[in-house]
Amino acid sequence: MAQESTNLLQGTLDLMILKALALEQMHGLGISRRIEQITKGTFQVKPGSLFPALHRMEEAGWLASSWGESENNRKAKYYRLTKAGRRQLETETERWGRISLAIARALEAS
Amino acid sequence: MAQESTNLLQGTLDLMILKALALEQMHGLGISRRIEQITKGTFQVKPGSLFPALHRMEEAGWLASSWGESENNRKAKYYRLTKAGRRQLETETERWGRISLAIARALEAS
DNA sequence: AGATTCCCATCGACACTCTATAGGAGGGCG
DNA sequence: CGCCCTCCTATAGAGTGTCGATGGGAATCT
Repeated sequence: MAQESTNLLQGTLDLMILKALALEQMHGLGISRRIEQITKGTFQVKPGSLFPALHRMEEAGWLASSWGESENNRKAKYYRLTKAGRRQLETETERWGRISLAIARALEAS
Repeated sequence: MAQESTNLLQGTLDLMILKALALEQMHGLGISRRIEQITKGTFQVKPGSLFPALHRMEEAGWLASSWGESENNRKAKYYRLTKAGRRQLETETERWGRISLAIARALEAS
């Protein structure tokens, strides 16, 4: 209760991750923080949701990863978009547009 | 593949059902058709998704039902919103507004 | 050394949607 | 009357995805 705003919509997490990685590669927790930032705190992605999603998306060929060093000198796995990932970002962005438009129309109907 | 547009987002079905019943009571298949109509075909709710949702929502106290006759002389169970259901509609509408705004902002960010 | 922070990872529970399947009941038709 | 089609409700089984809890390694600080 009083959790305010966790609980993502199904399929939305993928879109947020893809978008977070559109500009630059990032490591897991960085992605999480970035999503929280660009949604102004509306979405808080917990590790238990994030990492399974990252693995799934890498498996799907949308992301590629490599180990590196974080800005705090910690070992970190950096993820970046593949070409397929960029296509997927476009696809899902467009899908989101269709869906949100449909719902908006449904809600404004008398 | 090529399914175009089924697959609702988690939590969205409830909102669509509540909205469909906002004006008048309807029976199950009528709700399904109405949702398809007000979303201009973007969402197609199959019976296997609809009925479990209706039962769950009635259990939650948002809907009430009674048997009657459909416009085609068939036995049909009519659902209507309870007061709690109307409150829930407001709550979920507002929740949707927050979420869709957050995602829209996230997507338009450079 | 101990505590804290940063980072990755997995597991079990839980919720929701889909596909497929089933069956009763009314209406049309030969 | 017997058959088939449509309307309407319903359930079971599978798949998927998110969450909460938990754990552990490594760098930094005190």
